Amino acid sequence: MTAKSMTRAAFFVLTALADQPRHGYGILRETEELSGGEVHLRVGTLYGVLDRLTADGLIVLDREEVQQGRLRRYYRLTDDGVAALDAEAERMAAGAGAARRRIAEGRRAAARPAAQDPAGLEPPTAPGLAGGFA
Amino acid sequence: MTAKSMTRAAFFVLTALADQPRHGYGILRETEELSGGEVHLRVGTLYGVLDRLTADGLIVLDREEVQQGRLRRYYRLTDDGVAALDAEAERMAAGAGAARRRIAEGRRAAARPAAQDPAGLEPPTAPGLAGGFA
DNA sequence: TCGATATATATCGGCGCTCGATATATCCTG
DNA sequence: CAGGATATATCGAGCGCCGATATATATCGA
Repeated sequence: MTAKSMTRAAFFVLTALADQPRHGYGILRETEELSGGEVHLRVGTLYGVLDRLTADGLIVLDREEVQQGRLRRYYRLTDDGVAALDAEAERMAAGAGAARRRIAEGRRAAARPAAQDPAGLEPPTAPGLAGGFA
Repeated sequence: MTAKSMTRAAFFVLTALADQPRHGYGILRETEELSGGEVHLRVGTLYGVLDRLTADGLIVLDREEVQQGRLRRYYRLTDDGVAALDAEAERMAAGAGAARRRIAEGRRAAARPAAQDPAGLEPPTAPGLAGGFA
């Protein structure tokens, strides 16, 4: 829809991998912790995402370790992955900004109908000016 | 996944309606224009989203007009819709910020001369500082 | 005047993605 | 020794988005 924007799950996985390589289960925990429990990636979602991101060249298998009898498969971002995540972050920030500006616009419009706004209730909140989503 | 976050299409529709009531086709054009052509909501997506948002109480039918023989069905945000959009904007801004901070962290780590710290499993967990996604 | 394009609504099948359940295996704690 | 955390992986169900399709009017250029 947005030309080429990733799914939310993919975004969270890339974000979890942005600072250092991690293995699947580690991505799950990191995402949860990082978001204060807000975001909870499901196991059933993770591995499909990992495969897709690998196929798309946004992540690569970094190494495999065996810790205490358990296999750990570490992934890391590729340069394309970093670029994709960065681009997505920009789209999100732009979208959030656009939404907020328009909400403020709507509030101003709703306050307008009556004569003049009684000072003190709704601060002008500054003009939206430029910038759509992008 | 994120407790309760809306789909992208829903977000764009709510954003298009945030400043004033619009009709379906108007939402399509507004979204496209507002984003500089980046976002292109599809007709096949729109009406389903409109129905879902109405069912969820985030938008309501504002009025119906007949302009030059063509029916126009205008929708507007409810208070819940404004709140939901605002909350989503905050999640997006927070997510974008988190992603960017982590990318910067990864760059710093990569630039650091390999002092190699095999350490083991739990990376210092370090500062993290403020803010995850929320 | 005819065809293409824009406006404006709506539906439907296909498909991709997420979820929940399920499976397997090891280690730690009570 | 049972239960939970760690760690991987798969699969069916269901939902949401896309593209195609349908219907109807107005406008503009050939």
